[in-house]
Amino acid sequence: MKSEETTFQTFEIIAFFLNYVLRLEKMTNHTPVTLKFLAEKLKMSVSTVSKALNNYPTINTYTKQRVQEMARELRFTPNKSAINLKERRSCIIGVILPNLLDHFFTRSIYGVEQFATQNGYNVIISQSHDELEKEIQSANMLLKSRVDGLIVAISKQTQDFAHLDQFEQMGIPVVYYTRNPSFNLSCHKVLGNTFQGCYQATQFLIDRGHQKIAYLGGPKMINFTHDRFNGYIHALKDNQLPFSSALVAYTDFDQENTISAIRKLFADPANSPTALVAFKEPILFDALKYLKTSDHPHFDQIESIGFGNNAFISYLDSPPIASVEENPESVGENAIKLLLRLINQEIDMSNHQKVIVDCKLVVHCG
Amino acid sequence: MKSEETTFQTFEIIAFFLNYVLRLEKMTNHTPVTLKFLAEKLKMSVSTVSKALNNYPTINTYTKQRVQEMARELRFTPNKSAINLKERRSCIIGVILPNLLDHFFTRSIYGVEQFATQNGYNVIISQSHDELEKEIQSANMLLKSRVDGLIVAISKQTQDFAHLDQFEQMGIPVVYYTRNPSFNLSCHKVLGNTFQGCYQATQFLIDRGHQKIAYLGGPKMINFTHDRFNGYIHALKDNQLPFSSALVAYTDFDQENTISAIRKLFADPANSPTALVAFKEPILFDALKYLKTSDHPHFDQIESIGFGNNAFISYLDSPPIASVEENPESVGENAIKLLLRLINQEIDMSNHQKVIVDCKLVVHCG
DNA sequence: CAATTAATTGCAAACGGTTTCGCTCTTAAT
DNA sequence: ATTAAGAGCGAAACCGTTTGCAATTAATTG
Repeated sequence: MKSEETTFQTFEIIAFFLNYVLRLEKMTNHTPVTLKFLAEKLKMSVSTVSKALNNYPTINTYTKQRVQEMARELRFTPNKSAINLKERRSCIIGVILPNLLDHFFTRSIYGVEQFATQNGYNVIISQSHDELEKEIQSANMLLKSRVDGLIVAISKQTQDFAHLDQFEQMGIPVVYYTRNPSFNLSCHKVLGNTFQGCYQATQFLIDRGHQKIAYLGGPKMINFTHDRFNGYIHALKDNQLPFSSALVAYTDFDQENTISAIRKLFADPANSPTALVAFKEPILFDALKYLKTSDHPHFDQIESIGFGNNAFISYLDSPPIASVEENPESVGENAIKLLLRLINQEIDMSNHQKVIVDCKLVVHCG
Repeated sequence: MKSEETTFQTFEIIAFFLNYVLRLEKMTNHTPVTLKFLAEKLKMSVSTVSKALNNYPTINTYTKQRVQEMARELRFTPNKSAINLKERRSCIIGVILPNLLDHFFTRSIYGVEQFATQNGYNVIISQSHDELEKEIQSANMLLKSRVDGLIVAISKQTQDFAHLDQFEQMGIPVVYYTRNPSFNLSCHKVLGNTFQGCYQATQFLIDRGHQKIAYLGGPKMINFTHDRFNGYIHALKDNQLPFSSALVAYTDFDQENTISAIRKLFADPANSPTALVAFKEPILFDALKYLKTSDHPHFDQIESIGFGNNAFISYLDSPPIASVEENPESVGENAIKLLLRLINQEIDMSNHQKVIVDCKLVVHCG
């Protein structure tokens, strides 16, 4: 009886000290917890420990238990760099986009992030601020980081693609989204159906009785500026409405340029538009603000629609009558899904894909 | 004479073929360009190639030239995983924040990104969407990626910090910014001077003759809600204005709650506030919108100030009279700078630092 | 009891770099 | 002529993990 007790006590004391040592080792974390470290503790080989943690069938169940317990105890975390080196990949997806202050891109990131992390990838976002120089820097940085794939919305300055072509030359798939190389330069792309969005917006205004609908376009460098214009044109045509170049003007994201575009559109008081379709909501807001202050005679009768469906609209006193919702989350989601299939070689890189995401008209007024 | 020409031609032909072979090798990129590959091409040892590329003084200038030229030719890019493994680091900074749709955080990223990339670090951003569960997931993901440092703005649900303490236990420095563990829980932090910001806002309204100034606070879970309240209180006190609990209400980011908070503040028509200081602009916008639709008798005389200085303010018809600019870029910049110093062991991790970034009152009305 | 088979475990190479150390070969100094 | 110094290069270890194969032991079979 007594000896049993003693044995038990001894056991407890040993357990206590073992725990103590373990805790000390946790605290003085100068020796990182590696497989080798675990192996020495357990008096096993590194390979056994590795296999036990990865649940190899050839490893004894009891051994697995011991190893896994110790790993948990010492908070073992496998070194990603080592695994990446071995597996010849980085588990990183690079994203280059113009600006996170633009809610379209911020929302698109949501879709990207979700599916990336679900599949064990990390996402590095890099903003070009619509400058080619920064875009090149970002691209080079991501190339050095050896991303497994790239998702990119090009800057409005980008015309040469050498910095992005590098990736494909190294076998790294690239998916362009939203903003992409114009014309028929072949690449993988995911686009909003900006034609359909603009067509619907114009149709909506026509249905409300408008005859003179102006189109305020964005930077001509951005490819889909023209698609939107085409949507506008086709809607007019399908409704037998005349097209007038006086009703079309272009601007960029600069307020000054928007104002002069609006001045042009409303230059002829006898023939001024009663409705407006705008490339992007911030531009539309600048336009409406200017129109209001410039005391346009029928300002309150002008109905407008922009792309974006910004949450801020509900705070405006004279809000656009509707918005074109571009479903950025869905665009991002489609981009990452396509990229993952390219990475996994489910699709050949040279077999260029094109995915179109429809827009939806959201009506604001009651 | 003739022999010289022949030699020259021969040389050209060789050069041409060499180029051809090199291009072929570039195209069929099945063998990745590694140091070993370069070494074999150049008939040198791997170590010489490595040293030549890293400009070691012990390597002959001519050798360096040859190596660097070949490296450029074959587009050699050192494998980051291999370097990271050797250097025992990842060159990745993790950032956990509630939401990129909040311009404060988006702008703060700008400061972080800039200094991180300048110092050779990549940034992985992870959104918690103000949910503890997601924050824990993000933290674990970043821990697995073995980030070299962490910058975090906690979710409004976070009260337990085990998932973040892990990092420091593994020797990875953590800097809390903006939102941080309340009370005197010791950690590295970079904060906006939210007390001063709120004090100035209140003082500004007092200077404009307001006597009954309401304070619309944010979620009580967010630590600096109280700092702002104190700024408000102190401004009142310093101007010998009475404090009334009827003039204080709290909400979160939910519109419904904001409306009921506003109802409470303006419940007594005889004693309703003439000015309003709000925790954050989106909340203020909700409040103003409700006040306007609820036909408050002196709506147009109510002057208000919120935190944020949102760019959209210029589009509002009845904008706040001023904004508290929180300088998010500067907050982000200070956070990454502190983190880098911790990573470089210029500051001991146990020597907890606190950095305060002042706010600035921006007046909107003419 | 020897021989075969099955169950575990360990060895060692590989991933792609960096870096220490030592070796060879000049060249200058003694 | 001998030695010392120094320039230039290469061998090898190392970072942490995975994995094919060999080695060991135990169990089963003829």
